[in-house]
Amino acid sequence: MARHLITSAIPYINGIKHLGNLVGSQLPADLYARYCRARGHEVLFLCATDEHGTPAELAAAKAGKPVADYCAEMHDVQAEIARGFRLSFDHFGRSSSPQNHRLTQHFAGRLYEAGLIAEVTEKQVYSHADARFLPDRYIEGTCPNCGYDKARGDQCENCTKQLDPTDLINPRSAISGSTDLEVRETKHLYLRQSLMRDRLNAWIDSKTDWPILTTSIARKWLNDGEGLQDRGITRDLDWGIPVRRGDQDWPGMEGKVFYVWFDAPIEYIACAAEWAEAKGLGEAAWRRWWREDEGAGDVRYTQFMGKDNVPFHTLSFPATLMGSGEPWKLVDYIKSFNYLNYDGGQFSTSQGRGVFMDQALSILPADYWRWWLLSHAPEGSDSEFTWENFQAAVNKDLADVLGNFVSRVTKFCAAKFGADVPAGGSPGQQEEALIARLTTRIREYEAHMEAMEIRKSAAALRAIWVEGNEYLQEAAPWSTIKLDPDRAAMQIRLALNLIRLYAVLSAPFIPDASAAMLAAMRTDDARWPDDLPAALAKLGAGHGFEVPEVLFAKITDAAREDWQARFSGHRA
RNA sequence: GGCGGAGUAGCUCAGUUGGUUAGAGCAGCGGAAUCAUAAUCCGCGUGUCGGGGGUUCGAGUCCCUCCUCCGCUACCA
Repeated sequence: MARHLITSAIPYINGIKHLGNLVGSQLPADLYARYCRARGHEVLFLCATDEHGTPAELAAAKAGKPVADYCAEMHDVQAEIARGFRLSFDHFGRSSSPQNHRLTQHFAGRLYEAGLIAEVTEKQVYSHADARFLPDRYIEGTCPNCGYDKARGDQCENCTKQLDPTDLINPRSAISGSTDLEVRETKHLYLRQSLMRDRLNAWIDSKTDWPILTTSIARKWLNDGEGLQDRGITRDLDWGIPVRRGDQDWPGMEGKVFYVWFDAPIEYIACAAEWAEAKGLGEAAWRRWWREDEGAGDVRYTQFMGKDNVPFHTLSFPATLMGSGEPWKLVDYIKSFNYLNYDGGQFSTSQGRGVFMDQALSILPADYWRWWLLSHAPEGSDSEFTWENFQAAVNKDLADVLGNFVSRVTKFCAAKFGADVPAGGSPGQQEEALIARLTTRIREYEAHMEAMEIRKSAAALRAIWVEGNEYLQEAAPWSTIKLDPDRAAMQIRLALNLIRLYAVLSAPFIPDASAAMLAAMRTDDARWPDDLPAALAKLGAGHGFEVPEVLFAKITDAAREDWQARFSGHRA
């Protein structure tokens, strides 16, 4: 038994996430966490909402609510949707938690003592009308290069030229439209990542088993141009973690907060502390997951995220942990994902394009989405969601191959042998051959799951389902029963046991259907089939079972066309 | 512009360090079966592996070049 610390990139508080966000971190992380638990490992699976920053403040203002209230409400909304998708977080925390306040301030203090914090006075644009400093992106104006009148302060969307806010002609606030702007001096803290470049480089070099997608992005930042740049870790905002050095004030930094990308990854740690508190456990309970000197030496830490998150997880956050001079647990493996596209374009939160998590659950149960998204996870490259593909894959895999298997076995048995597992007969060559094939396939499935090869895992699982139908086809109990009822009883007894086996193996992908299958077999024995022959003998003669409701109703053409039309435009 | 990723059967995608007739699922065609959600099982694949050039006994796989799509580019988070 091993100990697995698993974190999913934490979704931003602002709004409900779409399916692309889901498949890029939370869902695969959940699959892996469920699998690790099923194999008997000790797992701590954490996720949280990332709550600070300008967008949260603006969204709260738009909703006419105090930002703390807005975040609390949105956190509850996201938590409810996560439950809907059966994301099995041990704790779903908040980056605004007291624990994260303390830890973020703690790390800042340690980094300061280690000489890794620089105080930099810089010029930033202040908007009188908005009463706030404006991030570059929130300043609009005319591009000096191409004349586009909605260029942003960081880049012109029209000609893609990199800009500085002061380059813009007739700059205005993107929030209020006000032109009453002023360049002010303000002091900020910078994390001196450049001093840690060699250490980070060596660390990345040691990660020879990481995907190229992950290491190439890290190396780009480490070595591009003048190498890794120092990074601002504070902002002039109200909503956030006040800048302090541990429990001391930070002279000159009054009224400022840490930048979200400094405090957000620290929430991975704080979330463990929140978990311990919620469970009524002490400090040691979470520190044994995070401190090498307090029991985390045998922890394997895996992070899941979209590719856009990689720089922060390979560089900034490790720099924070290493720079503290304390033995915090560093990530062992980063599983990163490309993007899922929607019907020929991108999913877009800002444009409301695609299917959002709440909408998805309103039209179909979680298992449908889980199965399709995981079996098409954008691992090697960006992948494509189309309604036709979704309908075809879900109908075929879930309804026809798996669901129908459960129906044909339970209905046949109920009709011919009654409501109990039938007695009689003993396994022969066909059954031995089936067990041999299944053993091979289950070992393949395990290997793919352990390697976090998600699509391959799904394909392997599907092949295991198909074995059941193949066996029934050749065993043909509907024919056997006429000549040799004992043999037919043995065949159908084995098939009923296959249903239980499938419930166990499939649980990480489709937990609800798995539970329904176990319930129909009237068992709660979900132990992993390390010994397959024994696992296929769990339900003995006389054990009661039920014919379950149809596990997966098929998606009709009419329904698909309706959804296709409904989600083709922009979300209101 | 720079960096990175991708371009393989109608569709969604696999193809480890270059090695025999390029694979899987779906769709399609043919057959078997009739227990089951008209659900299953078996058989059937010549596709310019984006274009062109090169290295090699041999390239989807390496090199060069061109085309197309996408992402990132450090103050969105």
